[in-house]
Amino acid sequence: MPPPSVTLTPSAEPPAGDAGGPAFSPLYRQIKALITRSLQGGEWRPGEAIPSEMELAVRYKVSQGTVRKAIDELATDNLLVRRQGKGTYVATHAEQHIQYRFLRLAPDDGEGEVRLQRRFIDCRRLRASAEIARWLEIKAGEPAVQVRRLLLRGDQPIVLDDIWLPGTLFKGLTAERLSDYRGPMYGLFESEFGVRMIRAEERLRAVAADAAAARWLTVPEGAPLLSVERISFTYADRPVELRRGLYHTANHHYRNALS
Amino acid sequence: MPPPSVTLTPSAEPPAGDAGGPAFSPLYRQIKALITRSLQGGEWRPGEAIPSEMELAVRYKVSQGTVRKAIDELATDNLLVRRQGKGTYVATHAEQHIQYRFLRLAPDDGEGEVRLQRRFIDCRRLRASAEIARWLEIKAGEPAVQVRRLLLRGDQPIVLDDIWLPGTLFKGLTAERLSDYRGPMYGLFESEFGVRMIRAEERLRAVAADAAAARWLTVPEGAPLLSVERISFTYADRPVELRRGLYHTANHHYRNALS
DNA sequence: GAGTGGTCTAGACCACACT
DNA sequence: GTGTGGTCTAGACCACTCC
Repeated sequence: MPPPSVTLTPSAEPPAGDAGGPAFSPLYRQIKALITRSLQGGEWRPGEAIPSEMELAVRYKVSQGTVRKAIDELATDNLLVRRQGKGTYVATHAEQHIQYRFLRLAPDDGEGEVRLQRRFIDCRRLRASAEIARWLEIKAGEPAVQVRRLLLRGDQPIVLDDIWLPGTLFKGLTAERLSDYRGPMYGLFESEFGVRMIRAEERLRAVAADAAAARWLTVPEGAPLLSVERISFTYADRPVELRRGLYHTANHHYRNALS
Repeated sequence: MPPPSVTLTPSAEPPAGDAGGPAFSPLYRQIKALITRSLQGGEWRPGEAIPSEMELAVRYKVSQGTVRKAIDELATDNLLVRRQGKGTYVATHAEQHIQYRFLRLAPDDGEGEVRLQRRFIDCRRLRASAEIARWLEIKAGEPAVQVRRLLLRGDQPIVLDDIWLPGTLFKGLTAERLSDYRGPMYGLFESEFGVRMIRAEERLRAVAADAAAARWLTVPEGAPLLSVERISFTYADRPVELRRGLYHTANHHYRNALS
């Protein structure tokens, strides 16, 4: 048979004095990279179906099995969603019945479910401090957006979030658009600003409530709160959100699975 | 070709009035279950190699590809470890250069690394309270073992752990054996008691230090501490450990990846 | 060189969704 | 029925480890 058009090549030229990184990348990883590039470039939009495995196999001149393995990994990474009998779809934060994919909060009773109300406190444009800029990998002094909001269960405030975003990516973001949007905030980011959150890293610690946090969360000053710092990434591991949440964990907890 | 000896059958007889669980399980999942059963039964011990894919294919009378997919999932579940050119090995908590596979603590500076000393405070046998028994799925009043220990970085205490184990599984467990063992505690459980920890669930919250915790962790009473409740499971989702850790998070944090 | 896991292919058939 | 993803097979070759 004819050789595939995508030949097995070193994935990247290792710099001289390289410590021994992977020298080759298998075909299916190169296909994966090509599909990822199309996702990043917007060739297929969130919620849409991508071409069938057979079509992609023809397009990339490889076998269906190789495309399959590439898609397998992308599905594992939560970039694609497979639906048997229908097709493979671009994952989306909207339309997803799981309201908050990244929120690990759960009530102490009940199973996993939380129904939370949002209340936006503030949305302002400012210049990134040195620390914010470092996390977002922008320059200090560049424009940024800060959002402050509460999550409530009934009328009990549970989470106070402070969110920082690069101003250049979120130009038209206002408190009104945040309030008006139905669905998770990451769905808004995706559909209105073309920024798709892929993965995130969180750092948790226990802190004492300061005066402002105590007021918003209606707890005594000094009460223990769970601090959750999150940095979210879009394609190519580019950081696009810094978030600091203070969780009131008297009747809720942060759940995590280890394996 | 001859039909495979493991035929495609309903994975389990759905009870009458079943809500529509999966009716079939593919061949590779049945192979996976067979391999898991051998692991559980001790046919291959932690750290040992299992038979090659070809040998297993012959044994189960399926193709190598089907065995391969079963092993793929078991490797993803961290039950097996593949080593190219050598073989497939039973995962183990001992001999693993990652000292604490389940400990998500990291120093605020530096990258991921923590080098912690252990100090065992107490190891006593008692009868399970109703709550402990509920988590361990044993009967209240049945024998249990409680271990209390500190984790220190240098001479700074960071974590105070209280651990409860079913007494029937951990008969000869003493403070001496805990102190003498080199390597992670789960390695001891595995080699000395034949109990392999497969996965765990954690619940995190912020709490105020009580008098005892404050003393052990050398923090003021009422200081915020990160409470980490863990329930660990062995094969067949059987709970075999309940653990409550109090983390002093002034200079450390609990890290978590979301995707 | 022999043995192991890793990749790639090609083709057959099954399960599922839509029409 | 048609088209999609899901499973299974068989065989070839590659990359790595150890002898």
